[in-house]
Amino acid sequence: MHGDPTRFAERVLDVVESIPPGRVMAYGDIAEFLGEGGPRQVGRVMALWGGGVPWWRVVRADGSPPVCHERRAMKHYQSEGTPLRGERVDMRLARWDGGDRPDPVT
DNA sequence: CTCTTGACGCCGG
DNA sequence: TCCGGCGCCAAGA
Repeated sequence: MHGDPTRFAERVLDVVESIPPGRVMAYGDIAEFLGEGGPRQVGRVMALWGGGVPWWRVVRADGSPPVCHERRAMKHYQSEGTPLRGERVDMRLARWDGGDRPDPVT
């Protein structure tokens, strides 16, 4: 398939798997959390190897799901109870910081 | 080596 | 809120 995941890709996929159900992270959030790469690089990793992880929990900064996968993503959101605002995720409530806390609410 | 592309992000208008 | 433009950075042609 597309070659093997690089070390950076492995980290990205690992973070995605750590996102709890009902929560999401933006592409840029993941890059910032890892301290390397950028949103485009995270996007490329998801495009190539995102099929093996909860890819629907990775959205754009404005909460819109991955292009061309909106329908499938919405189904998961409804199933997980992810806070929605119309056709996108309500980042104010669903944004995950990447930590292990069950609830980042202060 | 240069040019284009992309599961992005931010800033105006 | 929607839309267009520009910046960013790695990979492929």
